[in-house]
Amino acid sequence: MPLNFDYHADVFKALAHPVRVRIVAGLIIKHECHVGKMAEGLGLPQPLISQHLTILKAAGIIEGFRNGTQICYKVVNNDVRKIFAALE
Amino acid sequence: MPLNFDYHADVFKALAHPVRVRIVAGLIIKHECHVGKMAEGLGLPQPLISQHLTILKAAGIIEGFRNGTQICYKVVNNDVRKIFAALE
DNA sequence: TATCTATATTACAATATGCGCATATTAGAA
DNA sequence: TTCTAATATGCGCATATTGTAATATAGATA
Repeated sequence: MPLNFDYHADVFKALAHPVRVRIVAGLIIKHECHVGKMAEGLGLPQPLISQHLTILKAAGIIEGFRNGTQICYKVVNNDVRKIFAALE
Repeated sequence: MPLNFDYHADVFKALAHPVRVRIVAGLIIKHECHVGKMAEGLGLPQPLISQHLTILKAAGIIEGFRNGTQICYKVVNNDVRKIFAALE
């Protein structure tokens, strides 16, 4: 998996915010989580979480799956998994 | 080395640009490089390289050492080394 | 259908970023 | 000391990012 400068810069950019780092780290640990729980857990307003999730989703880092009334997000990007694994 | 959200977000932010990814990747491969050579190698104006180097230096990712008339930069951050190692 | 409930979207102001260009700084050479 | 090569800094402008508040949507449930 060679380094693709534009792609990896985009991945880094998507991770370049403390809230998004927290979201991704949480999703990796808990495997999945829905929006309301994240907003509650991080003590941040739901629309703000939704905006950060949109950024992560656009970068191909997470995906959301409806689960009844709520939407569950998971990390679907192996580069990001490797990055976080390398940092712990 | 536990995850520090603010610190790691700052590291990601410093890497969140294709030119900076190229600079860091190049420094890791070649161990060190001076500004003019980077500017030439990347085909970009020297002041622009300097600005990106300033950002990487401020994030604690690289350090510069004077070598006669030129300044040699090296990667001095192990987290960043781990990240790039994980991606290759 | 009507109505919740969870999530997404939009608009806006404030702040930050990126780049080109001109100029400043610095260390070494002459 | 003066000149020069290498690197750094400052400014202007366009664009991007962030958070808040208000609003919209989509699917579940009665």
